[in-house]
Amino acid sequence: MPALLSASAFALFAQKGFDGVNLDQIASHAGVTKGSLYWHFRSKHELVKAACTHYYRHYQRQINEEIAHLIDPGERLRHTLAVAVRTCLLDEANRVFTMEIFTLAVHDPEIRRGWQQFYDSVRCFYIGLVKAASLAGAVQTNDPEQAVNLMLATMEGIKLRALFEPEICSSEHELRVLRGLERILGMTPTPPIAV
Amino acid sequence: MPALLSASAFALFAQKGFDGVNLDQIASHAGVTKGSLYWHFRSKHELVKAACTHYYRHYQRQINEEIAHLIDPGERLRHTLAVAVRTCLLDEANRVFTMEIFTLAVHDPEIRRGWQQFYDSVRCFYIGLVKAASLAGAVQTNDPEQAVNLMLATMEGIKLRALFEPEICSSEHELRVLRGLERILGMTPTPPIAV
DNA sequence: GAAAACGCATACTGCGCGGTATGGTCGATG
DNA sequence: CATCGACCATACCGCGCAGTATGCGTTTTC
Repeated sequence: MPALLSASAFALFAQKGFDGVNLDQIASHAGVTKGSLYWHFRSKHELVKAACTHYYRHYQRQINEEIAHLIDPGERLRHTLAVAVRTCLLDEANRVFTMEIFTLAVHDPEIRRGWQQFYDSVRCFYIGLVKAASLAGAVQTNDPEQAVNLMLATMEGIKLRALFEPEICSSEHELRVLRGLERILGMTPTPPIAV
Repeated sequence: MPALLSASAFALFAQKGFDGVNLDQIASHAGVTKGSLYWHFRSKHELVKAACTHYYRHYQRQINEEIAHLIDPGERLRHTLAVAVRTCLLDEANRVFTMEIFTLAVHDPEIRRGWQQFYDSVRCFYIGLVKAASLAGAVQTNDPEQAVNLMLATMEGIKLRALFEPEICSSEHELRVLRGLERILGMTPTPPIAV
């Protein structure tokens, strides 16, 4: 039941924002009442943290599954980017939730540390991909870490643009954005692969 | 007095967030009371919009002043970027306020439209700079609009990173970020200029 | 100089919602 | 079968705060 409540919290937070949802709604969404909710969580803040953890786990599992079947380092990197871009442009819940986290993180050190940790693991993951792809000759960068940092920043920015310009959430723009990220990473241009 | 209240609202919002500040505090900051505040603004929402307008105006005036004395198109672009990067990394109030706007814009169409309009004007401004610099030979891009879009996305992402990694707010990182943005725009590398 | 309009302060209301107090049900334990 | 604790529902509290009612001094208008 705690897991179900976390999932409900995430779903509602990612739809209406932290301040747009009250505890009654979350409990109701999980099929229980507020009294039960407070048996598992001490406060709304605890529930927010639980929703964050839910998000982190979900994200990392998804990205691992997506490239589990690929062996070629270049393809692994390329496919990871493609999935990430698609998520940025199409997964509105993701966009909304991360925006909420960011704003909260500004004023809440605990939430901020959680996101820092998550983001570090994502960065390490990408650096590993880039280094492997570099050895395989699919990438030409003299500073993988710097390139990944720049690319990740761009990706976050893309998410913001998607928020304000729904028209860029098309497959045409998807490709263009992907090309941009690949250029930032120093990837050697190759024909697109199916996603 | 409305202008003073807008400025107070902006200052406090940019420090504690929209939900971290109440109307009494804003009125007090402006040296009046809530009764007076409601004489000039019909609701807290109106005040938020006023704070946004305050921000838009301030931003555009500042950027225009910064490059007013420059004539060479390449230098104009380079200096604009330098100032923008410095703002992203050092101006914490700016970061906090824009984050707040973004989160609000997700759920509020009116705020969203306001930001879209502002962002469009910023984009046009940059495209103009890039095209001029391109004619002057300081930039090599076949698609200025696309390049500016990517660069602006990266800049927003940098702001986010600055939020979570205070250590990148150093002059060393500032230069590195600047180089990254210039590369995205396709600028021909030249020795740095004093800011 | 009366009256209207403006600009502000004081005091109050209403309510949404986070949090609590309490009691009921059901399975495990001995 | 008595008891204890995990799990959940109902009902309630209280507080922060957006928004309102009202009144008072000062300026403008004719």
